[in-house]
Amino acid sequence: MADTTETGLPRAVTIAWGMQEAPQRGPNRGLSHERIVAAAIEIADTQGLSAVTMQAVAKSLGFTTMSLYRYVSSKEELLQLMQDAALPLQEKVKLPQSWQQGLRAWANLLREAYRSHPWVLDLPRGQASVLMPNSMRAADLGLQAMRELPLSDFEKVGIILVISQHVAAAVELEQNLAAEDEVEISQEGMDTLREVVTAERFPHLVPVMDTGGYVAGAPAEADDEGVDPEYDLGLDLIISGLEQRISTQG
Amino acid sequence: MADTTETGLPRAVTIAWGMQEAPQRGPNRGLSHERIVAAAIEIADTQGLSAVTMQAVAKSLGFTTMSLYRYVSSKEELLQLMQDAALPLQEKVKLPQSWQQGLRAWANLLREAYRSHPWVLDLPRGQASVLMPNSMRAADLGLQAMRELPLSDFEKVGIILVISQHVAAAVELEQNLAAEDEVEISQEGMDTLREVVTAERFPHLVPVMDTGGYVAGAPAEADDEGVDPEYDLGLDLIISGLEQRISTQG
DNA sequence: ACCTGAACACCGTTCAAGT
DNA sequence: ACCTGAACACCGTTCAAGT
Repeated sequence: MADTTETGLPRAVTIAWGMQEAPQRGPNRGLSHERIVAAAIEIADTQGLSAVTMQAVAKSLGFTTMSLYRYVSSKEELLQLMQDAALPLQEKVKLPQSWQQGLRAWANLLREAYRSHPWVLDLPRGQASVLMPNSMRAADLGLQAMRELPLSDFEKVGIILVISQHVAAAVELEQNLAAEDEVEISQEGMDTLREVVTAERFPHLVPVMDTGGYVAGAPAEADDEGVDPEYDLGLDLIISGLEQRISTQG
Repeated sequence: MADTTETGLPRAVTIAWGMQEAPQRGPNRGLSHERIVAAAIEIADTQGLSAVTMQAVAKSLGFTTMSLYRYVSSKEELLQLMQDAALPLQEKVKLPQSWQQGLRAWANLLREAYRSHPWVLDLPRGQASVLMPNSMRAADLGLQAMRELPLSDFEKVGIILVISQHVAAAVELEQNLAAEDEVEISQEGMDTLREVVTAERFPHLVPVMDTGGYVAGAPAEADDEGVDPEYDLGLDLIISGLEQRISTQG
């Protein structure tokens, strides 16, 4: 499925690392991988992922659709490039001293990136993405936060995965709730539902629903960083689970 | 975006709860919500989500494309119905006594469901899905596992979210790695990468890569249930974090 | 060499018409 | 009432042709 180059790497990977220089001889009207990806991201940010069509990207650059295929061999490849470009991590970031605060700071960086480009969450996080520059920078940074921890490499990589997946899931949830403008369940709707969600069939859920703990879901004051309680809860659990694991084996 | 009925609920929700009986008068060639959803799931299971087109679903049932629109007002609605139907939980399941084992058993149920219908992971887990019958059964079951725990409703719902998101992410990863037949990075590919992933720019990642801890990723012996170490690691962390939280406040 | 124009095989969805 | 046939406005991608 994913196109591979003669090096055995997915083509998107080689492009992202700049190994796929577009030959610069002959007429060059100024198209490039960078410009194409940037235009596509701009569209995704403002109009959503579904608005990213080859025609829309080309048009926004003032070229014909087909010109894109000089640089990108399929739409899938373009999406992979967008995915990596949406996580622009600086090199050599300094994290807080303690590993706990370090991991939290790292998670917050990821969270910011996901929040500014929520559509990345709709893309499958496949194997290729893990080999791309910004993903690798993120991994490096996560390992930096854990550098003093007495854990195996395998465990550290696992923790990076667990945390980044949690962050992704939390932002996805946050985003879906924020889009409730359209769906907003009315009181009448909830009443209708209660007729069929009986205490007999849902003994544990019904009490929670009746106190508004299930769907009401805190209107999210979206003021600043730390407001999403679900995000904090999960991160707290993971980190204190980690403290536990270290103290019982280190 | 999502169609709502006069009750204020998304149409997919009312259909899933059986509140949207298709009127049975006049000629009825035997189409129904259930048959349409089942046919669509069959296609997704065998040929992937992208093979689920309105035309393909209709054809597999022996009807024209347009006949589906009598039952489903858009493809999005059909996808929402598929999402819920892919998680067929029995009512009144008995979970192990201890809450730890209960939560593990609950997570394993979810995992099984995701594994048999991996394409659900490609669908956005929106707000509507949380109101559908099987999602609510899953929530009820998760709450059952935690019934004796001294936690607020809010915390319990948060934990259900954290765990189910972790399970989803773990299965997604597992699935992506399993699809590595196509992408399989060659040694030559890794060598090429190493030229650009320098120890100078990736000081913490490079040692891990060189010991094969980053991308090699255990060929997954896929024999039985408990083989995915990343799944276990995350679940362990969450549960022991939970033990911690309870012991310091209960 | 880079880009264009025309064309192909698909999508989801609407609408008027049949029974 | 349920279903069909024709049509519309889109997709991604191909290929041969222009400069």
